[in-house]
Amino acid sequence: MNQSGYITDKLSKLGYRLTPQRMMILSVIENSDNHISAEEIHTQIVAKYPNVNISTVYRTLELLKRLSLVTEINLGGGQVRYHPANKGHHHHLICQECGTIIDLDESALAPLKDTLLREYKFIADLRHLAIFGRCVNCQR
Amino acid sequence: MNQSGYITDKLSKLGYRLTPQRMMILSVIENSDNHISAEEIHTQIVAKYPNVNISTVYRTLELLKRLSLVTEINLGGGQVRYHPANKGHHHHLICQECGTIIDLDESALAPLKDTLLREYKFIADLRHLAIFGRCVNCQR
DNA sequence: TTTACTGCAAATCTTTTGCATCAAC
DNA sequence: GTTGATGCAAAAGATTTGCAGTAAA
Repeated sequence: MNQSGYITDKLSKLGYRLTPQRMMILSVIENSDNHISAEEIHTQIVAKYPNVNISTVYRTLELLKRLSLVTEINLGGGQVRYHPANKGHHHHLICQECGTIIDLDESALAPLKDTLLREYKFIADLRHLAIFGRCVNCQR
Repeated sequence: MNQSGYITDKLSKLGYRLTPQRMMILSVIENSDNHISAEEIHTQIVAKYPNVNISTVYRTLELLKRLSLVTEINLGGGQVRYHPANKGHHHHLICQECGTIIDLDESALAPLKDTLLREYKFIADLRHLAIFGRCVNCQR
């Protein structure tokens, strides 16, 4: 879970090839604290290995997505972002005015989850909820 | 062309020009039941008036967005979608298994909204929330 | 008359794809 | 040796922008 372990193992066991490019991509994703975009992954890798192509990043992300090893989220801003599926839950408050992203504690959503289960018998998957609105600074 | 919509009035009062293109765009948006994309708006208009350009649609949508007259939502699929901000609130519980969409009463979200305001000073825009999960029938 | 708005074309930006080559297994 | 993975370049799809002409107020 810390190093390029979990996802790498999974890929290997499923018979996918462990190329250097893939391992670098996995390493960047797994060591990233926030959701990260394909471009950001690529930039980090290119700093050390300039000839890794961004299409390889996209292809690897698509593979990981298909295997449910990463989660995809759209936080606005024209880019899709990725996150290891086995890492902790991330909730975000996104300011529609200035783009600030505020991390939201999971406890804030617990009551909602309970309500949905109780009143709608619906098991909500609240792992990557993005709530849009307006932050303190952007309220006139 | 009939121009007695809420958004039209608002634009007019704010001093923006009511061009035929704008009115057609507004008409399509206001008469749409679902969230609609820029391309869909354009397609509908072009059927009658072939020389309306899609960049005009985008520019109008940006204006309406800036004035909080339409809400933007990303439902995946590479396109951003739009919806009149003053139309009824849309909350949905979407089952990831069978695709069932359950309408969610607004009251279920009120406590969350309060919490966000109180603890994060964040004014949440919960008009078009989509919560993914698993419905009654798909729980085993 | 004034200048905000439009159409057009070209530019951007993100993501995907075809294809020949290469390397993990 | 197979064949899946990569690099490259080009394509695709959505959205934005520069500019000159047009029309709403």
